[in-house]
Amino acid sequence: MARPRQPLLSRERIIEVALGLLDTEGLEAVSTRRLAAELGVSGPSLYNHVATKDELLDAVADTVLSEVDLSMLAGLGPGSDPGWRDALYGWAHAYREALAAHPNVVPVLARGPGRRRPHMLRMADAVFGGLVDAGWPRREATRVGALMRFFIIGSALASFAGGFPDDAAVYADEYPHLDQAHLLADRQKEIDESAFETGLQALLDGLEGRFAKL
Amino acid sequence: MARPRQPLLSRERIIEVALGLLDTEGLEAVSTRRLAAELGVSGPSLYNHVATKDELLDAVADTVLSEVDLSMLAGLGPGSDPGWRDALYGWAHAYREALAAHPNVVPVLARGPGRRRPHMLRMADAVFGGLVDAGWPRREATRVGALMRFFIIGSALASFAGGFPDDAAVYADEYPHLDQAHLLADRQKEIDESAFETGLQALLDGLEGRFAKL
DNA sequence: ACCTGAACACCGTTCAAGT
DNA sequence: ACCTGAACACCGTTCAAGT
Repeated sequence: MARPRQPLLSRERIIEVALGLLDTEGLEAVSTRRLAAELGVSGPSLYNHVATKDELLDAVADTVLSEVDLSMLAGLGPGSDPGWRDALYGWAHAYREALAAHPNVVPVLARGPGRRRPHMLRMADAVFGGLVDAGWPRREATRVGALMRFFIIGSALASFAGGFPDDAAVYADEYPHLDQAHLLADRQKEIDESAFETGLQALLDGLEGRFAKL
Repeated sequence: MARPRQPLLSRERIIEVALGLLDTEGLEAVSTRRLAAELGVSGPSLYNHVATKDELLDAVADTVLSEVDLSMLAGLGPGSDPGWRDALYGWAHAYREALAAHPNVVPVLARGPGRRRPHMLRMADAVFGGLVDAGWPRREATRVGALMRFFIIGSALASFAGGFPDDAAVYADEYPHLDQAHLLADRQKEIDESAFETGLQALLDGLEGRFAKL
């Protein structure tokens, strides 16, 4: 074949198909050769559009982050209603839902410091800016943004990776308090969601107390 | 060589050396062949002691979890002092410190549902049991254990993987609120720790409010 | 039972060659 | 500029062969 006059590939298409493959078959399936096959092209062709596989995975993760709605963080003011609490609440849910829609990106996020994730920065900027606009001191706003991220991505990760074995026998003798734990597998999703909601409210309650004392 | 009368390998020694290699050189360095070389043995030998590489990594992760002190969760009662708040606080710090001592296990934890992680279960059992002993309803205790895990492992993951690029130029125009962000790289550790502490206190404050209303 | 070397089916990536 | 096939240095894992 060699070079066609109309390029067969584009960075966007590679990222899009990689995300699809990641979603449907998991991280293991995303090899450069398999991805190339999916794109109807030979393996090394990808390297005309992407520097390394790691960079590609970062771009895929960043695409998912781009789906997170941040509009609720704009236009906050010292006494605005709804205020920062509602904005953080809405953002937390939007973020979690984006990750829930693409659970297999969570291990990608966990792989290491992303070299370039523009939408991650866009998000950090929006959260920090919103908190400062609402009256949080910069130093505190940095912390609050970080701790919210801890909770949100932790909930995505634990939901993805934190499953209990599905086998009742495992628990019988060894973990007396977990005698019902095999039932957890079924209820996992419900538990993850209610734990997320409960934790988020507790966190926001605690932050309101802290804000009141500033 | 073939089989020596004294086995060259044991499951324990493999896990121990794998953890050392993971700590010092990162997850990429932990290949079966590299690990075997480190153990003075040929690649396939490992398979006499370990089913697959994934199972080995799970065992390594579980070893780290075994270092988490859980003693503060025992002996709680309805009115005991210190109570569940202090116990959760102590456990959260112990858990976080174990992960901080072995940051490269975090991506392993994120890889997927661990097939067999006995110490993970031991920990879930201790937390759930402690909360129930202290007077939390079982249903709520499940949630609280989960949401605490979300926050703790999220903070370990975000600290490990959440670095900002170290280059001031990245932020200049594009992220107006992040004009100081290149300074964050230096202060990353300090920020992670204060965000963890602040978030943990907020979470526990919120949970105290919830407990009071039960 | 526990180790070995050889072998299989894969990887990510480089590179000269083609248009 | 953008694709190709061949090649390099790796993988995880299986397996027959050795003691």
